[in-house]
Amino acid sequence: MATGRTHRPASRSRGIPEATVARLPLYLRALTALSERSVPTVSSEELAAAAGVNSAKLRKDFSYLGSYGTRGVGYDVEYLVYQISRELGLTQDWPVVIVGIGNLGHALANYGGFASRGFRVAALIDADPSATGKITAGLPVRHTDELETIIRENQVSIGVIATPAGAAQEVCERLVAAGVTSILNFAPTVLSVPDGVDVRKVDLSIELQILAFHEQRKSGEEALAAAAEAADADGPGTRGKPEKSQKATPLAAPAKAAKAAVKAAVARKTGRSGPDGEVPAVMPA
Amino acid sequence: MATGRTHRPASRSRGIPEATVARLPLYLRALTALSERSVPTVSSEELAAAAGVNSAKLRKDFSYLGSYGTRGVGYDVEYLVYQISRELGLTQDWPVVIVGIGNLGHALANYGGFASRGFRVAALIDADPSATGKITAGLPVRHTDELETIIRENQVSIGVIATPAGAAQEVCERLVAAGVTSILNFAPTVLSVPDGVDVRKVDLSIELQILAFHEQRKSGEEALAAAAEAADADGPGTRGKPEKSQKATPLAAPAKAAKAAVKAAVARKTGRSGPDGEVPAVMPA
DNA sequence: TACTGTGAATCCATTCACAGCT
DNA sequence: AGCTGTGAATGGATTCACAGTA
Repeated sequence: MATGRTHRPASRSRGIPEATVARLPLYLRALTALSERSVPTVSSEELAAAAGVNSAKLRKDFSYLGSYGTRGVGYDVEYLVYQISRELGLTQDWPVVIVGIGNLGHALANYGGFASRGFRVAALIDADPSATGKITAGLPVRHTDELETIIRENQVSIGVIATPAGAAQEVCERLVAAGVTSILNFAPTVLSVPDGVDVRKVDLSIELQILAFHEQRKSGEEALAAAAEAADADGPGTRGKPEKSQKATPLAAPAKAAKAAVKAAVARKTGRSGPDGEVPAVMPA
Repeated sequence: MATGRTHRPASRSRGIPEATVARLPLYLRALTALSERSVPTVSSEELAAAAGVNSAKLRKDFSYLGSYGTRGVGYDVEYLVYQISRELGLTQDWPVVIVGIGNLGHALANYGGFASRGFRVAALIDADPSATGKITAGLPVRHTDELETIIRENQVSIGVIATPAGAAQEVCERLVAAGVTSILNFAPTVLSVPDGVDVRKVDLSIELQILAFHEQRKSGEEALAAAAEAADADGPGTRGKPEKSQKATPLAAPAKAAKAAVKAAVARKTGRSGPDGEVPAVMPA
């Protein structure tokens, strides 16, 4: 029972580095666009620009797949599309199930980008009996009771979890028990899976938080910089509600006291600390 | 005009590595859960398990933030929640706009995980006049014409793009021109933004493709291994439609010929190559 | 001439292992 | 005794820069 890894540890499958694998879909997308415009060949420079990477990286990536280019010319678009598709396993069809047909599951069911890349939505599954039977994206929503049957009858090996966090682990276990070995998890939870099962996660709010981090220090150079620096090892008192404003003191007091002070301030406000709305959060001293 | 970077190059903002920043939201989520259960302290081991990472990594990550733990004891949960929130900039409110209220935009608008972490959806924007005015997630959908006004009036610095791929770049430019400096992009396109603007992307189908890659070589050991190996530098003829089946020949022919052969085969079938359904894809020889 | 393919150099991230503190 | 914090070691990923080739 490994605890929620994102993908297999580090074991570059058949010698292709994970970082490279993660970029192949990007190249594929750019190449498909070129293919539609009937562009016969591209240079590493052009393709890299279209995919949003630099050309050295792209060439190194491709070198792991083989020598698919022509020196002095570039890469044959159709040929590369085929090679990358094959490498990614997209020349075969992958039946997937989507579990949890709420807002997000609904959006996923209707997302065109799956079908066009070899992923076939075999079934939509939801636990709410009142939702079952409804036709969504051309498919009837089926009840969780049928999960195992559906997986087995359709030979599904990839499952998408779009349930609330609380249901995710159980759904995950049932999927795995029924034969699923790859899971795409949209629920904000860490999933535990046995070895041999791959989990990838997409957390919408995490991406925003990372942006907020960077955003903070763009506008932050103004009022925050001094405080942030002075606070280095303890924390800037209370920001946004500048109570004591002892920030100018260039860290002479022992960290211990500062830490305790901040802790107290935190305990006092305990503003937003709940993950999904209102929260008690009574801390025992 | 830098071409679509995912985040700022490598310039670890204020010394915190990007990889660490990307994990802070994970820790925060785990800590918030503990906080709700009124757990006062955690060890690095416990917290790491809850966040799905290993404890050495977690300790190293926290060491970039400062010395927030107590040796022999662990970390104070509330205190850490506060410190990480502050580091991520979540102690302030971030107004965001969502552009493109299709299936996905709708799901994003209703997603509870934003509001609970300091992100306030300031407005929903769509280009379709027939959609405007509709109340979605408690907000009226507004027309793209109002984009600039909305951004400025609400001091929005973070924008979420959930439009079709074709509209994304234009929307992006308008957002940036109006003052947005961080963009979360769900459209399957590379966005070009000026320096100083951060873009993060979420591509639902890319994650599935990465899973497919790994999935392929789980079941792949049976029929595919031989072909894949023999084909090493050229490609395995045509898989799934085994026309010539010359795979057993242990690569004696020059790669040139093999490459041409595969190219021809590809040209012949040109099965699925379109990105979003049907595709002409007429390739000039 | 114009490009790919790739060793070598560099940079970043992870892991190890233990000193240091409570 | 039990845990954090962190230098040092390792391993991956990116970039450089150029030899090789159509």
